[in-house]
Order: sequence, then structure tokens, then C-alpha cells
Amino acid sequence: MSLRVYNTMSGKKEEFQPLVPGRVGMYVCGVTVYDYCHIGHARANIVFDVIFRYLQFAGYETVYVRNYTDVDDKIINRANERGVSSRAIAEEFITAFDEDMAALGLVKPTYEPRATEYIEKIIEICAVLIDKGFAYEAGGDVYYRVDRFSDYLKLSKRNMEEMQAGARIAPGERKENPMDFALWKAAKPGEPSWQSPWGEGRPGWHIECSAMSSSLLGDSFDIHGGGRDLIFPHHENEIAQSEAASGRPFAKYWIHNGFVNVNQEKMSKSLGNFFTIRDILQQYDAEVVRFFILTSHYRSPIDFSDRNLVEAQAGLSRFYEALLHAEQMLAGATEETGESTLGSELEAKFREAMDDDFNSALAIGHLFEGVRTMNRLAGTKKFRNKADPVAQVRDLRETVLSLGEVLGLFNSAPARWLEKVKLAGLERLDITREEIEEQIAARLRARAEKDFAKSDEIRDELAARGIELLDGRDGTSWKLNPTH
RNA sequence: GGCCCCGUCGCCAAGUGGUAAGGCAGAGGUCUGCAACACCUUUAUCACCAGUUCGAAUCUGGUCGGGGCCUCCA
Repeated sequence: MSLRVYNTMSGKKEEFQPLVPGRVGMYVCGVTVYDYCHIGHARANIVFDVIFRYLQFAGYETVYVRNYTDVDDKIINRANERGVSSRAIAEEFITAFDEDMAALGLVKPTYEPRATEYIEKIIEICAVLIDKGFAYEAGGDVYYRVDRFSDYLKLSKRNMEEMQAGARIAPGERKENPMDFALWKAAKPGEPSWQSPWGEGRPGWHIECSAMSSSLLGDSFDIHGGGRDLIFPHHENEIAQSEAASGRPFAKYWIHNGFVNVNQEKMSKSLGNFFTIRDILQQYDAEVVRFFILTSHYRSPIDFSDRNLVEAQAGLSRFYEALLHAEQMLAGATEETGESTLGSELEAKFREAMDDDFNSALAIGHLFEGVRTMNRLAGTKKFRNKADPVAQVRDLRETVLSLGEVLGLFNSAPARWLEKVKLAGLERLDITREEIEEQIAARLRARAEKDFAKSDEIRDELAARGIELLDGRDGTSWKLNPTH
């Protein structure tokens, strides 16, 4: 089975064949660093984090580039509002971004370039484009001449006439055509600027990605990713710049992730349903957020809501509880001679799912089935003395863990993770662990005296407050009712 | 207006021609003092209509409903 990916350019799933066999170059548009990241950024970055991990797992030597846009109108505006330099704003939010991504458990890309580190390359591309007639200078600005690039709009499949009907030239711009876009902007007072053949100025938004991708991955590379909203104009313009400048095809596969809605509505500041990653991690475990995102296909829209997150937590807990149980059962196992093929069977299904355009939702479905098998085996009578079941549970546990690693899941020690989620939930329920333990002790006394009425009363009271008691061989433990 | 996407069990969500994965919730059972956990069993013909086909949730056309992009945006 080989990898197939959905390519926005063709609108179809295609056989994945990298330019150089066994190697992949992937460029993903990062963020403009002027504010904290929101749940939408979390999704995009988690999606490409998993694609990166899976490509490596599938044996591709992968170079992953994700940039920081650290010079931009929004950064400048924010800097002016606060009366600090735009560089200070950029630094502040690059640090915040790094913290957020680390909190979400993302691996580091191979390269994380900043636009301002590639000014020379940007100027070079602008000059080449002017040379070739694809761009022109006007009053210190440099614009891309859209009419000259016959493949323009091939990615977004839009219609030039229609687009022009609605396009306007903003005051101060000196465009030949309203559809032309800025490659270089003449400096205004107080703005960060660099010396160029056209005077002091700064790069436009799109050119930086052309500069960084060609510098780090070459003129042609395999995968270019980002959110759906970047298809037009950003990615369309990148294609126009890069292909016109190099005369060679730009990215081979275009991968775009779907949006995040909040309670069925588009997320926006005006609706007040705008959540930063920081907000969310106050309330939910990072792995729950990741799990939630990966249980839908990356191209589908997803709905961020309390109900959905609570469900995700219940699902992830099922994995950790099974992992914990398997660990405990294995700890006392005496048989070492059994055999198992269950792990490799599970891995084959997992690969098949992920090979089909990174279908993480299906892959997780297979993992759930693996968990059920594992639970069933570990629950058989005299389990510890049975050679094959012991080997099978051990095999499944290791496989679930290693495949989970590809998705960035199950990284925590099960007991610790379950404990952490439990304690976090307690704060919300307004009950302390001491209180619960006192109640458990009281109930145990009642049970010892066979006063089951009292015992049940205590249990029901706790249940009403969201705490479920579990009587086990080694005494009574408790857990939170996730749907309480 | 242009381009694009979606409508699968109470909820979430896979499935793009061969007769509907998985999770949550629910029901019955095993276990349990009774429960919970875990396990077993169980719950859909895929918005609607008309076509194509031996055969369609999957293809085509239409209807209804929802959403996105077209201005900065993951």
C-alpha cells in the first residue's frame, strides 16, 4: 500500500511520488506574530505535525519548514498601539507561539525561518521578476503583473474577469491592474524598512514564502500546506512569484486543512467566540485537544464545543485506562514464551488508514479496536499464566503506544495522565480529594458493618457531585464522571 | 454574482460503485451486597426526488437545508 494525498491543485487524491524518491520537502505557512494563537492555529499546526510525523514513520526523510511572518501591517499596527517596536512585538509573539506549540506537544520543524532573515533573497526575486517583465516598480513599490502569468488562479480556480469586477485599487497604490499585488512596499515613516534598489521599504506578504521555501527546499519541492483560507490570495500569489521567477514548477502537492467552528458558528472576535490556545489549555488537557482534532479528517470542518471536548476526553481516557490495566496485568505475568501477530495486524490497518490521505479518524478507530482486544485478553481468567494472551497484550500495548506516537498521543504515563485529568476536573466540581477520601473511608466502615443503605447513600451523594466510586480487589478508587 | 464544500444511528465520526468502521450516550447480559469499571450482545439503508448501473451513501441531474472563500485570516 502506498501513500495517497488529496491535492488541492487537481481536486483529487493522487499517488504520492516525491520529486526525489524517499525524500520529502514540505513547506507550511506559519503565523503572523502579532497576537496569541487561537484554536484554528492549533488545528493547522497539529494536522501538519501529524503529517510530518507520519511521513517520517512511513520512511521518508522529511525536511519540514514552517515560517514566522515577522514583518507585516498587523504587527506594525500592534506596535504603534503599544508604543513599542515591531521587532519587540514579533519577538514577544514568537516566544508565545513556541510555548503554545510545545504545550500542544508538537515536534519542532526542521527549519523555522523568519521573513526578516530573508530580505536579500526577497529583493533578489523581486529584481528577477522585474527583469522578466512579471513585475514593475511604481513610486518605490513593486507590484506583480498578474496578467503576465497565464497560470494565475490555477490553484483557486477563480475567474479573472469576475475577480476584477470586485477589485479596487486602494488609495496610495499605483497598480496597473487592481488584481496586481505588492511584492515590495515603500517605507512609511516609523515603519521597519530595508534598503533596496527601489529605495527604503519592506516586503509584501506573499513574497517571503517564495523566498524562504526556495532557499531551504529549492525552487521545486513536494508539499506545500496551510489553512484553506490561504488558497487565495496567498498560495496563488506564491505560485505566480515562484514559477515566474524560477521558470520551474513550484510545489507538487497542495494540502489544506479545514476550519474550526465554535458551537456551529464561524469563530470571530465580534461573536465573542474566539479562543486562544492558552484559554483552552486552562480547561482541557493538551492531548485531549489533539485527540479531538485528530478524530476528524483534516479537510473536514470541525466544531469546537464543550460537549465535543468532553467526549474526546472520555475517548482518550479509555485508551489510558486500557494502557494502565495492561501494564498492571503484564507486571505480574509469568509466561514469556507466547507469540502474537496482533500488533503487526493493527499496524497494517493503521498504515492503510494513514496512507489514504492521512485519515487519522479511521486510524484512531482501528486503535480503539486494538484496545478492546487488549482489554478482552487482559481480562481472561488466569491471564498471567497464559503464554499467548500475555504475549498478545504485550504486543498490542507496545503497538498502540508506538502508533500513538505517530499521532502524538499516549505520551504520558497512564497513571499520571489519569490522575492529572482527575485533579483538574476536581477543581471544576468544587470538591477536594480529602473530602472524597473521607467519604470513601466512611463508606468502607459502613460496608464492613453490612450497612449497605448507608454505603449506597454515600456513593449516590458522590455520584450526584460527579464522582464515581469503583470497588476493586484492592479497595475503592474513584474517578470523575466525564459527562457530569 | 463567481468558485468550492457539506447534509451518514440521540451526539461525534469513518466510509467515494458491491450491499453501512469506531467513540460517546442508551438497552439487555456476565461480574458485583447493589453498583461502577471491563467484557459480551444490541441500535442506521446513508436530506429528498429522478436517472446511470447487474448493483450507489458512494456516479449524473434536480430540489431542499447548512457552510466557506472572493478584503487580513489556520
